[in-house]
Amino acid sequence: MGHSQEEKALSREKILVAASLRIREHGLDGFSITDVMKDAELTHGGFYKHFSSRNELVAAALGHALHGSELVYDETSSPSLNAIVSEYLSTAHRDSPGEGCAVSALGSEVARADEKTRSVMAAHLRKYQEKMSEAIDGTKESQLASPLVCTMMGALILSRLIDDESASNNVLEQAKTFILSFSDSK
Amino acid sequence: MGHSQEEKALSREKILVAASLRIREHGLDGFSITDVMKDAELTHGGFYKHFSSRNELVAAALGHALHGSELVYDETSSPSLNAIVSEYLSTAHRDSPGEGCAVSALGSEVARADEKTRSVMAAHLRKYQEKMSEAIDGTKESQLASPLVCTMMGALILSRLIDDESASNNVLEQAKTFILSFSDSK
DNA sequence: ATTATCTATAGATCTATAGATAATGC
DNA sequence: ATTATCTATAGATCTATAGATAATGC
Repeated sequence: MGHSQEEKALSREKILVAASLRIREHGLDGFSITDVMKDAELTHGGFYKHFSSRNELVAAALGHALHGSELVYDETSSPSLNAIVSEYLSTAHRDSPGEGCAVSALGSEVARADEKTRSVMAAHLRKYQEKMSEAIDGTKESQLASPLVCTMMGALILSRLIDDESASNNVLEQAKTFILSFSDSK
Repeated sequence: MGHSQEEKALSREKILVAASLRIREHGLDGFSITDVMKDAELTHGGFYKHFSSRNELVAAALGHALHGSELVYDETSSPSLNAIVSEYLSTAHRDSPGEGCAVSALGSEVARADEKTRSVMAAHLRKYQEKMSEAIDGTKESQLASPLVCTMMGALILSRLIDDESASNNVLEQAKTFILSFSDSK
């Protein structure tokens, strides 16, 4: 039952990691505080020393998830479109929503979430759109970037809704080929 | 407290209409049986004479919602791509998820729903993909249909996540222009 | 006699709080 | 003295069931 400030920070991080995985796997409503605290190897009673409400955890966990899945693209200063799209539209990403893009895992339900959670998502999308514009045609005024980001996210979401595996793979493959056809013509 | 067979069928329909609206507005977990029954002007106790469980209602309500939003395109035998896309990517559709496309309203969470609910969605997508292939280039072997459907749904989902209205409008507009550029070149 | 709907409620679950415990940190 | 975590629980909510009521339909 120890508790230095350092340990507290570590506990908070463990709670966030657990929650960011759970929201992507089971949705914003798909877990209880007890679940998350168990994952973080704590008991539920201590939760409110870290977050003032369940909703605050959800907002923070969404931020954590979005930031985490961004790192992949942050490693190189200017990642190739091919690298971004191939990983995003891979079967591995489709089959592991818990560690993947939170926009596709939670998009439709964040639209109905509380103000704080929605604004975390909105801020992320502003940054992401800029990054994609650069990757697609090197300018921030692209008319292509926005529709192609939509294609990418839409394809991942649809691929997770199709029960026939080869049909699902086709959605990913065709979207990938389609998107990359725009980088060749540059 | 009347109850002919005819009245029962009408009650069931009212429950389905209420539930199909509620799931699109508030998500698969965003309502209680009491809520839906109140909307249908009934009391919660009678629910289980119509559905054997909450999950069965969710699956049936999703089917109802998907079928309902399909009707728009079924009226003419071969609707123009322009008509489909303009309505789908309208601000009116963005702002009324309760009466709109259930795929974009519920896409990310249906992927995590139970078997029955997922299969209702999967069956719908198979039919929809064929319809869009015809609308886009008159053949069912189009390589364009699938990516463009992804663009359309992705755009609507993203437009609902962006808090700045003009930025949200831009996502819809750019996606619309983008998609329609493929029908002109036919 | 059957049954569609009603009222009432059992049982489960979940958020948030209260109070105890044991370590930190001035 | 403060506080991070623990155990215990109050209060709210929600699914599903039980039993009463009043109409249908053989």
